[in-house]
Amino acid sequence: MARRAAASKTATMMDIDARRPDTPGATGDESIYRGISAAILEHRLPPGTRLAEDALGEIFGVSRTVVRKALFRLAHDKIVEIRPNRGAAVASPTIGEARDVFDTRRTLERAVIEAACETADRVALEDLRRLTRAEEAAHAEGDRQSVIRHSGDFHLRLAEIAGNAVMGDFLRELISRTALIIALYERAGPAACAAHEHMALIDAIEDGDTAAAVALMDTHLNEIEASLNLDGGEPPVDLRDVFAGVGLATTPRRS
Amino acid sequence: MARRAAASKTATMMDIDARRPDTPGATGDESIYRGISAAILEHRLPPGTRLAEDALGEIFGVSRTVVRKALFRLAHDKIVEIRPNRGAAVASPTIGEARDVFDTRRTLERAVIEAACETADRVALEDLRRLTRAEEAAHAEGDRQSVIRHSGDFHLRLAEIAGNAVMGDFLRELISRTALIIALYERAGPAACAAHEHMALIDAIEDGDTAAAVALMDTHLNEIEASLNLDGGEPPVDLRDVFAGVGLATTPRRS
DNA sequence: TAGTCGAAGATTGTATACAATGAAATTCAA
DNA sequence: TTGAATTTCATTGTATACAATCTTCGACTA
Repeated sequence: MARRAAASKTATMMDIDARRPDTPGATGDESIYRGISAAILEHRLPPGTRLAEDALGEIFGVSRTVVRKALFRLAHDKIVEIRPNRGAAVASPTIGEARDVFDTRRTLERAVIEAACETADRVALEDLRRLTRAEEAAHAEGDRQSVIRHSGDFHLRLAEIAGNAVMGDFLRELISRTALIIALYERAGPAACAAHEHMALIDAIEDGDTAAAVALMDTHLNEIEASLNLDGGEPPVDLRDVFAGVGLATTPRRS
Repeated sequence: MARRAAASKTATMMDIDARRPDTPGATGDESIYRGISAAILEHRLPPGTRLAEDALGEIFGVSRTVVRKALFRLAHDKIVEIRPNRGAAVASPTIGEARDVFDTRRTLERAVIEAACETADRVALEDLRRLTRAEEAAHAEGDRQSVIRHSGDFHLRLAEIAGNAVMGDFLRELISRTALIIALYERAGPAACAAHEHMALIDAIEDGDTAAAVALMDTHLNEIEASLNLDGGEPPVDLRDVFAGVGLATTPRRS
């Protein structure tokens, strides 16, 4: 509840926090990649926000070379869109893309759950419960950013338990894209807390009830999708484009 | 049967054919990306082959900037491995990674087949048959590279028919990695022709027999995996590393 | 002779400079 | 005043130069 000062104002890249090195060991483009990624995933940078190379370089204290590298990585992750000669922007997934992402997530997460039911040991289950408790706590405190992060970590940890790194990588990408989709298509009302669904999932895994676990995961993802504004007409993306750069300084600061 | 002149000699990057622009409209790093990608997928560049930036730049007539961009894209596709400060090389997937790739392919292709059974129309089926006939022809001619390409196109077209672009993108990556895995773990004997399995698959889709189609796809992928050398001890990758740079000129040509 | 330390060479990582492209603003005409 | 064309500016794309790192070759020592 602290840092969102100007909610009605158009967001700029200044919402990226370059000074907090999310991962200390990171080198080269890694820190800027993570910085932008986190900013997008935690809804500090809304879809459509332009990401100018010079400005980012100044913020992160590196040259455009490194910025471009990070930007292209993000583009491959589909959370940044790069149009040749026209720069990068936070991606604005369409409704169709959103549906495809959820479909693919259901497909992969079903497989993950099935595997996890066989591979999960006591330590894994305890770790999942720890993550879910953290998610509950964040929800109770109204810390939306932490909720997003912990929820993603839960699903990622599940994939890790399942023991398939390829699925894990794909799922990481899908979870990122889901966060972006939620930012775009979230309904006005406050999102329901999904943590108790995670808890039920853990119980089913512990019981070795694969069918129940799969069903719970399906329901979980369906409810998330159903909570979004995916039926409606044109996507908000066009509106954003239309109103882009209204009260927005092109460069955040001119030294 | 024409171009493989020196089979026993260590492959170098000269096997990349830079002059044939696989896609004429390609611009910037796209052509070099496709060039290297095709060379790897068609087994002209075996796993472990070093990919020096300067040499590639000279071959393709661009600066290292563009080469690096292409290389990092390939690294994200997992068909090139980049170790910091130590350069890029054609990736050498481990046995475990190979298993994960096949598992994930089975998961995704099952979903693709299920969807395709509902969405495939007459045109789509005819297109699939055309691709499979081309695959058969290439197999008959002993053109392994075309077989690989056509087989991949078949699975990709299937994903396209299924209508989920996200799954399609993932599958494209998995198909690429599969080609690399086959290059590494292929048994000595000549691979069986998979084209007739593709034909059976098409028939099942046409009949609307989803269960049969899914089963056929499962069998198909299982047979490919079973035809590989995935049980054994240490992967050939280490051997390659050991013998790397034995009779191999560091730079292909020094003008 | 084998092993280790050190220096030279080669290769990658990053920054900067220039070229090309797209966006915006000003001018001119209707 | 509105519209279009041209000029101007900003931003991206590419090449090159320099710095950092790793590898390799050679000399020296035990």
